[in-house]
Formats: sequence, structure tokens, C-alpha cells
Amino acid sequence: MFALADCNNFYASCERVFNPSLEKKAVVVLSNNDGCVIARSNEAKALNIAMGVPVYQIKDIVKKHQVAVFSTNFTLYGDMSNRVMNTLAEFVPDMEIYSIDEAFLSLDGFEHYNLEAYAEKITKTVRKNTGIPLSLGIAPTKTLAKAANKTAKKSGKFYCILNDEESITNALKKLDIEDVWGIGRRYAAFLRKHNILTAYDFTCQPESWIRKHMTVMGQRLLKELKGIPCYTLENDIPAKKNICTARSFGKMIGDVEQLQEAVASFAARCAEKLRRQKSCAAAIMVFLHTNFHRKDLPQYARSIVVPLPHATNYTPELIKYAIYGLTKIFKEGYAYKKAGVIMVEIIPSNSVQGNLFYPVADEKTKAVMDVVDDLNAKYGRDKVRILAQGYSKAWKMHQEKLSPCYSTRLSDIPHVY
DNA sequence: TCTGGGGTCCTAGGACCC
DNA sequence: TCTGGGGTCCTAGGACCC
Repeated sequence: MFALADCNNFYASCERVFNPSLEKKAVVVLSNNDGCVIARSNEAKALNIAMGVPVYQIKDIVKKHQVAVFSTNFTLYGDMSNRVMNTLAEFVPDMEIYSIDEAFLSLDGFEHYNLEAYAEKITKTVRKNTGIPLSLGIAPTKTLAKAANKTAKKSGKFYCILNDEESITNALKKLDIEDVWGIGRRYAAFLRKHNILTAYDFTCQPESWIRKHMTVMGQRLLKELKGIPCYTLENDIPAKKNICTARSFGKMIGDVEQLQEAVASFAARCAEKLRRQKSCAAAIMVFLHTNFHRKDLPQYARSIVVPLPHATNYTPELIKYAIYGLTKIFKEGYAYKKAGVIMVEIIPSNSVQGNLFYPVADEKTKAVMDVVDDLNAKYGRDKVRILAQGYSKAWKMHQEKLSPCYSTRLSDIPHVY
């Protein structure tokens, strides 16, 4: 049996933990640049604020109902996530952290437990230890555990257990096809066209038909919904095959030097991510584009892959090639809205192939990066940086409604009177 | 005025190898 | 008339996840 633990309205709930005046109030959290709504409390959902809606389109609702609006505070959410995961880890022998607010728990060996009581104990303990409300879905496969979790949330309960044919069938009959894990917008529309409206309808289809139209992924989905596991718990996090840092700018940028500073900063951030997973990249991709939403302005979008002489995670070298790529694709006369850097062809740093005609980074460069990473970990991001990253940050994001880092910064710790 | 960021997997088709 | 069998690698495109 698997349990899927999923924090309810996670980002909105994080904002509430240290700000109890937000209890029972509508709370929304915005994407980077304060652009779109990416998290909503139940009260905000009840006001029909849709997921992903640009915030300027709902400003009347926000004003009328005094919705509390926050910029994303990933420092806070990341720390709260760790607290939740640490608490969950105390209850089971094995778990897979699936996302910032979700984990699959293995319930092997718990067959003779009273699962209801145990589920209740888990959710109550997480709430007590962290302040975060959590739902548990328990079932024989990961996909069914996901479905059970949805069912729990819909019923207003903190857990739902699907462990026999009757409970599974009943739940799947009430589960809309687009709410099934693995069914996105495209497949949902396709299936609806064929009058497959619920998860249960899906399980009634012939396997060959599903395989034909939805590839092997659909076939696995079908088996999982029928209680035959196709996915197991994945414990060790595999190294990333691509590493991307990209941002929409707070304002549009036409100046190549400002773009260079942005791209240098993205490359530096990617280099840090590479070093953290002990990898090197053998090529980097740089892209930029104008604001697609501004039909009144000339549009331009391009990307380029720059192969490196040898794989590296040395920040100055990655910045050099990133800027080289940028100058290749930059065109004068456009107002740019977004740029990004992606590390591709990633390999483990202990298996870098040398280049006969180009000196490979030596031990010294590795030592320098270790020191820089240590200093920045201790004293704050970019405390030591490459000059090319600049100081102006003309491209910086809007973050007007940022909450304090209550749990990670001494000066932000709440006061109690 | 204003519209996010960061990933994965699968398939088909083309080019190539012996 | 009739034209093999068994592979790999790469890319683009399409789908999905949080």
C-alpha cells in the first residue's frame, strides 16, 4: 500500500502559519513578478479565483473581499516543506519526496495496522509540528493513492483509504477524468469527446484502444487504476538531466549590457546547481524573447546551444560561453521580457573527458568554487560573485508583497507580546 | 501597466552502423 | 517479379507533472 501525503493549499497555508489573522480569510500567493495566482486558500477558491489567473484580472474581487495577496517566498516554503517531510519520515520506513508539498509513503508492513487511526495520527502530528494541514490518500498503487487524496480533499476529511474493490470503484466513479494523475488538458478533452467522463469510465476501456491513443503511459495508467502497480517508490533522487534558470524581467529590457548581466547571473545560478549535484555540463543553451502578450510590439524569440570545449561547472567559464551565446542571438531594437540559461549534456563531474587542445579546469578552480559556495551559503546568495553579474539588477523581479522569512532569518522571527 | 519557473518521459522518423 | 536483419543515436514534437 502507498500513502500520498499532500499539503493542502501549501503556499497559502505557509503564509498562515506565522500570521494567524489570516485564518478563515481568502489568501492567494502569486507567481514570480507578482504575475499570476499560483496558490489559493479554500476561501479564495470559493470566490472563484482560478488557478493561474493573472492577478490584474481579479483586482476587483481582491479589493471587494479583502483577499490577502502575497509574493512567492520560496525560502519560507522550502523550509516549511523540510519540516513537513521530517515529520512524515518518522512514521514510515520509506518515503519518496515527490514535490515541495507532496510525498509518497510506503505502508509496507502496516497491513495489520488500523490504517484509519494511523492516518489520523499522521495528519494530526504534521499539523501540530508544523501548522500545515495535510491530506492522506491510501491505496494499492500510486495513481490510486493520488485519487484517494483527491477524494479526501473533496469530502473535507483529512484522509481516504481505498483498499477494496467496492471503495475503489465508488471513488473512481466520482473522480472526473481530468482529475486523474497523468491526464492533462489534451487527453481530458480527447477522452471527453469519446464520452469517457470519469476515472471509472476510463477503466472500462479496452487496453489496446488506450495503448493506441495514449501510448504506453496511458496503458500504465489503466493498470494502476485497476490496482496493478506499475510505479514503485523512488528513493534516491536521480541527477537532473537539464538544469534551467530563467526569469521574466520586472520591466522590458532592450540594452544588451543589462541582458548580459541577467544571463551571467542565470549562468552563475545554474553553475551552483550543477556543483550541488556534482555534475558538469558539456553544452549550454541560452534563450531570450520579447513579451508575447504585447501584440502591439515587434516580436522576436531565439535560442542557441553553445557546445563547450569540455564539460565544466566552473562559474566564470560558463558565464563566458553564456554571454557568447547571448551575443550570437541578440538583436538590437526589441524590448525583451524574458531570458534564460539551460545546462544540457550533463555528466557526473568525476567522469569529465579532457580535451587535447584546451586545458581542463584544474584543482585550483575547484577549490575556488568550493570557497565561494561556502561563503555564499554562510553570508547570503551572491555575497561573492563574478563581476559580469553586475550590481544594477535592472531585470529584477517585482516582489511587492513578500512576507518575512519567519523561520530562516533571525531578524524576521516573529515577536510574541 | 500587468500574464511563472523548472522539470520528465515517450514516439516517430531520419541517418547511420555492421 | 523478387531487394535482409538487427541495431544505435539524434531530434522534434507532444504529452505530462508540481
